[in-house]
Amino acid sequence: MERGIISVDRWSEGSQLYFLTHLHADHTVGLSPRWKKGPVYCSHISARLFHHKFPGFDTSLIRTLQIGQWHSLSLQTKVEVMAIEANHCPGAVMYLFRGEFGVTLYTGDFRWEVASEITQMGKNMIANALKNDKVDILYIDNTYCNPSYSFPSREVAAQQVVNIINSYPEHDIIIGIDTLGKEDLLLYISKMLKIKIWVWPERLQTMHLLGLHDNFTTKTTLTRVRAVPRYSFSVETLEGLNAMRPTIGIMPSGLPWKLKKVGRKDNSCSLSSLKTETDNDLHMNMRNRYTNNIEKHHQYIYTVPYSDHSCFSEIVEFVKFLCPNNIKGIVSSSLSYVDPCYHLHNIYGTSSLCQKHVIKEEKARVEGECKFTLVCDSSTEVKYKRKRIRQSRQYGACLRKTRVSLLRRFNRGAKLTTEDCSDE
DNA sequence: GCGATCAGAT
DNA sequence: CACATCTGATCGC
Repeated sequence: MERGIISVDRWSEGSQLYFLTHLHADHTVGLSPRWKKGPVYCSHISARLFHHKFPGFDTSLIRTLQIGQWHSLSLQTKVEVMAIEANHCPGAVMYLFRGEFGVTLYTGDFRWEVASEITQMGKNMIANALKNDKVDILYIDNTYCNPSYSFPSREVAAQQVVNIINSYPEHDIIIGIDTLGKEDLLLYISKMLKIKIWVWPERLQTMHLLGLHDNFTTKTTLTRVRAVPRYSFSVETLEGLNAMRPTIGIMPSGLPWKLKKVGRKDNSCSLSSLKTETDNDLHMNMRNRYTNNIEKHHQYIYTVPYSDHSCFSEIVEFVKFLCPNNIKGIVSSSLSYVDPCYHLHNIYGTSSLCQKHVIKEEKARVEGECKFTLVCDSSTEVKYKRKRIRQSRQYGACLRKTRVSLLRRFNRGAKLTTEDCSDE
């Protein structure tokens, strides 16, 4: 009854089959080179990148899925799965499951750019796959499921980046990226400016695995544009670089890039004003940000709303398209988390679905922990998490941070169980 | 000493 | 606000 059958982006507990949406680190916590709990399903591209991320991984456990095709899974009960392009990062897919339990769609992280060809293809695939069926449970990437998040297509944002670079013809440029993703942005820059982009050696290997051989280099002398790990992208970095050469930093992200207080004695720039902003100020910044699209946060730093997650209006479009019976968010990491349906009530009007979720949301606010039940059904883990939360509560001001990091780790991913399938 | 897990940072 | 990632501390073996 409680036994896990299918896990998506969830690796810590027992299951019969495991599915990976994409290879970003927060979706692979618990996966390791010595993995042997069971077969791992993923896209061809993820499979190609697998050994780079997990050297020595037992290849016989990897099962690749053709995108847009139903695959039968060998389980006691008949279950089929289809992978659909998620338009998030290379190899990222959504999973559509069909079985006795009905139809479940797990988006993983996804971008639903309505005008893009990939999205249109995905839409057709889903429509053809569903025929007259309806999605019973939609697990959705609700990272930006709030009306205040609105950004342009990545094509538009990429042009904004190029414009910034062109406006600094004599400057070096650094762009913050992750270990995977934003390749299209870099390619666009490379083609428009007819220059190579510097990346760090590991990242060049990834580029090669993705079949990108001509636009990237690890030789600094060849280019003034460098893509650097996002975590190394900071005010200090930029100030340090500017001590040597004029350099501009560009952060492509759906999130406003926020300055952190500098833990040193110098307060030469107005960092503190941003640090102490209230919620109202924050919303003001958000409005400004999205009317102007580009924001200069600092003497040397721009953020451009180039996002690999769907913005609110795209989430709305997606939900309207599917009209699922039930929606669950896969990201429940912040204190401001609300069930996706809370902001989607206009689609459903006063339907019972909406009511149910508003109640859930209310309960969540009261109990503080209701959201665990969205994706977690292992009672031991719930207890464990509650214990941790209780401990962290005692630290008052530390609570926010502690909860955020704890919740982040636990609340990505889902497990389908017979229990999950039969009720709700 | 090693891997897994966690806290805290960017 | 919370993206994805890394470093360093701690725990169990």
